[in-house]
Amino acid sequence: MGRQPCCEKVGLKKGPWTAEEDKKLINFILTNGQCCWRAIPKLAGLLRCGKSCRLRWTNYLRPDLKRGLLSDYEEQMVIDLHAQLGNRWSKIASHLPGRTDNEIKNHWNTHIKKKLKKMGIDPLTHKPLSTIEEPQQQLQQEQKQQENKKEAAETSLESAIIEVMREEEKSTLMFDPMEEMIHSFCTDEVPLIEADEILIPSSSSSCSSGLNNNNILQELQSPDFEWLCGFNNKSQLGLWDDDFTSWDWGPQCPRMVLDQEYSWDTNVTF
DNA sequence: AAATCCCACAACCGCCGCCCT
DNA sequence: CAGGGCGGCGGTTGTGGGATT
Repeated sequence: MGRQPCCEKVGLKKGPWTAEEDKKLINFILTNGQCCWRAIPKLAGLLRCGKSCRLRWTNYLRPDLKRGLLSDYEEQMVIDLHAQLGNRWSKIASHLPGRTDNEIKNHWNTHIKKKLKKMGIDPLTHKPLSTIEEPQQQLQQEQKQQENKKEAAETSLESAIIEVMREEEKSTLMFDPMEEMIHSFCTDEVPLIEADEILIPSSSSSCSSGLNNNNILQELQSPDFEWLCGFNNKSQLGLWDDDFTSWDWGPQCPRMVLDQEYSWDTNVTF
């Protein structure tokens, strides 16, 4: 018997989320928490499948997300981690607070891959690309490597290899205090900061869509977002305390709402 | 100014592993 | 122990916007 689809596809909306849908989802999750993703769309009044809601939340609406391009430092982290972990994006993301696996995966495919190739490094193996090799030979070598990988994974040695990789990871990544600090927590363990410690950048140089946090403030002041007006009062945040004290209102969060409904004119900090 | 191309990234799909019954 | 449900993950696709012709 095959697995049932995650949701009834009939009548469900697909494609880009609207500001209205985002609001509904945020409001619901902030009020009720992330209970059961399957039930959330129904309870929140959304014509989406639970999976879609979860993705939207984790990749876009989650308050602790950093937005904007990866810094050079983060990029280097991604390269290092990828060399050790391969395409295990969620594992890589867990070392970069505020970044999602999807974001890192996209950044890898669109930026880092090209960058490495330009530098003469094979993004798959992280080894120098041979200029003498014919494309056909290269292909064969890649296939061989894939097979070797598969074989290795299928053996009982796999767990031992993973263990070694973890050890290597520890020894190679802790090369400077900043690295060590970042390495010491994952996205699930974003260090808590007080609301009044949150710094809002006054410009968004790394933000491709040219947004800043004023949108957020305006959003907060809209009736639908009353939940955030007591932002400095942790007691009002209830079960979300852990997340909201670490909110980093990055320049693009939540971008879709901002893109569609608001414009900026002044810089404001909390 | 319009058409086409290209790129970045949000979102979807299908599979997998874990957990519960 | 087996089967089903759910969340999570990684690969892939679709779309919107900017660049180029």
